[in-house]
Amino acid sequence: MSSTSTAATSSGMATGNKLTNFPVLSNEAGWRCQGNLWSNLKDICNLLKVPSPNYANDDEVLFQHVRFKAGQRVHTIGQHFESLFIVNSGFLKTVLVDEYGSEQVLSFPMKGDLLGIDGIYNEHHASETIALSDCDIIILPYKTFSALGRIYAELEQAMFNVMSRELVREQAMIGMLSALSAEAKVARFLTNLGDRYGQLGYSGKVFNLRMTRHEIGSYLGLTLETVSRTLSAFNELGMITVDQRQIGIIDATALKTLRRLPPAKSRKKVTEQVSEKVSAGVTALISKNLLPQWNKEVATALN
Amino acid sequence: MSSTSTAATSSGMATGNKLTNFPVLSNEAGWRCQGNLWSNLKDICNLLKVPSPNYANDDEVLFQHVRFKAGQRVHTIGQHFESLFIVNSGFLKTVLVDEYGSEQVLSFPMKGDLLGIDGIYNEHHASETIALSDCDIIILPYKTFSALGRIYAELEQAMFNVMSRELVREQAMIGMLSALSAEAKVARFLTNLGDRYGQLGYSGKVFNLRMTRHEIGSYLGLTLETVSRTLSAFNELGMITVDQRQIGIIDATALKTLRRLPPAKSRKKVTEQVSEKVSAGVTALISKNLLPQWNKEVATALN
DNA sequence: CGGCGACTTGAATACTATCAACGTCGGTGG
DNA sequence: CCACCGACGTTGATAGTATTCAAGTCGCCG
Repeated sequence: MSSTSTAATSSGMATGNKLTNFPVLSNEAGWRCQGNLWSNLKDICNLLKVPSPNYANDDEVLFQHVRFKAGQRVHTIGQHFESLFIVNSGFLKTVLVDEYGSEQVLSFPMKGDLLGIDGIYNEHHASETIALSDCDIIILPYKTFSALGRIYAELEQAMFNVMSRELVREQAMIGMLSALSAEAKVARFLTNLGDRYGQLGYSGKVFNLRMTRHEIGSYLGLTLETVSRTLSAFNELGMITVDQRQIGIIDATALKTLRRLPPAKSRKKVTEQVSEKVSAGVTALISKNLLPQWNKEVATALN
Repeated sequence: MSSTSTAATSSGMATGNKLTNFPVLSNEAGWRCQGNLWSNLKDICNLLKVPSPNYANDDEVLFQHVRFKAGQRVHTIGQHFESLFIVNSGFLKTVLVDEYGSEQVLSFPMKGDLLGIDGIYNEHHASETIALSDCDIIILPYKTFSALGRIYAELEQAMFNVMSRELVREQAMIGMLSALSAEAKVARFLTNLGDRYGQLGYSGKVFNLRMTRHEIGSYLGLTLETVSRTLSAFNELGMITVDQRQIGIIDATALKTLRRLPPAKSRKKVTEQVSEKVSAGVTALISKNLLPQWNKEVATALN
């Protein structure tokens, strides 16, 4: 392939990238092309976790990488849609901005996630994506990509699959937002994040949050104080450890089973304490009044 | 069945389709084919509001209609994915069902909406769609449809557009769920519904809710009581009229501008009443303590 | 060191859910 | 025909949860 140098460019990046002769791109989001890597179709398929047919090894078609520094925008709201993006490394957030400038976080993309789908409809991006850390992003010019789709049926099918997957993910998000309590939201957020880190080969038990409490709160429909309090509570209860943005998952099952009250009708005061032997974490939650009374029954059932 | 007779095909289309003998369909959702209408590609494109190229008039490829009675399921959760669906007439709801059987409403599809996209990924439906009224649904067998897409590039592009549009819609939903107050949610729900009715040629000012308060609440992440109370309040304030499920929009702009508190810091008691001349509706809301104090400033600004 | 942004924690408030009682409408069967 | 019933809807009182406001801490960077 034609990707010339490629230099060192470890995670440190930006050391000596004056490697000149690339076409210098720039766009409304204000980024410039400093990329020096290229990926073929097979790489793309691997990243998206879709089967990569043989032909995909074809190095005739290459897609350029671009590096973003933390805080930079990959695309902005209203920007004309030209490309999809795949995250090769790094962490980002996609946000909606309402009429008064406040951000609504929609997702926290990381390696393997596809960005920019919302721009296909009506040719303009509906959201914006911002790097939370230094990132390596692969640019998929939409015209090129959809032309390829017409050649390789499997690729096209893969695109439909990815879009459908994204839709299902958002549906689950809607369900969670409107049906779960604050504690349950935070608990699920942590387990989901752990799972995703796990799938990427990192530890799913100990990891760093790449986002602020404020961003988590925006994502979950909570205030940053509520997020902070909930993390503190989980910590005191021994379900997790919290050290700044370093999270350690201790009682994963307790986190996963934390829920909101089903339309149950059992509801007494939390005065009379629990004496039965129940899962330590849940018991503690009850004693701290963090869970409504009905959960006591769930806890006992879990024994 | 061999529905032969196509009888009165009302809204045009499918007059001269050589309908031979159809296979009698039936599936996990329990519906049977009672359809006796067929649509061609052009009809489909019109319904989806995407440009319909000339070739689409081709009556070689026809898609069957199926009728559902209120309460019937078009597809269920977990059902094997085989077809997409387009609503030709009628009203429905799509729901998620959590581990404990409670429903989470995701959308209220009506004419022109595409159903079943969530099934593409992993071959199984993630949600279920239930008819709220008698419906006429067009079946798009996915294999057939995607094969057509490979022939007609525009059709394929249209599919991407529709899926992207759906994604954007869900993103907006997420933003609304996590950032708006109960009143604002209900207000937006009404205006959105009005807009959709308007686009279909009905009145956007006076219309019938096809769903229960409970379903609205589920959709908006509220209880049915809150929905009821909010409608009553809007009614008393002269912003809408409410007669059972008949809604009349009176002050559309007031509904559209109703919001949740931006991180403003002005927050006094609602004791000292407003004397300035402000929009009647908003003033009334303030006096009824339905809006927090900061909105008073918004109201005055609107003068 | 000062300052700023991120985070934590507490106290008071506001919002929405919950529980409960009642009203309405439409169907069904005595 | 009317009484009854069930599903839906309204309204009030109360309780619980999350937000808001307000300090104050911690870590980082110029």
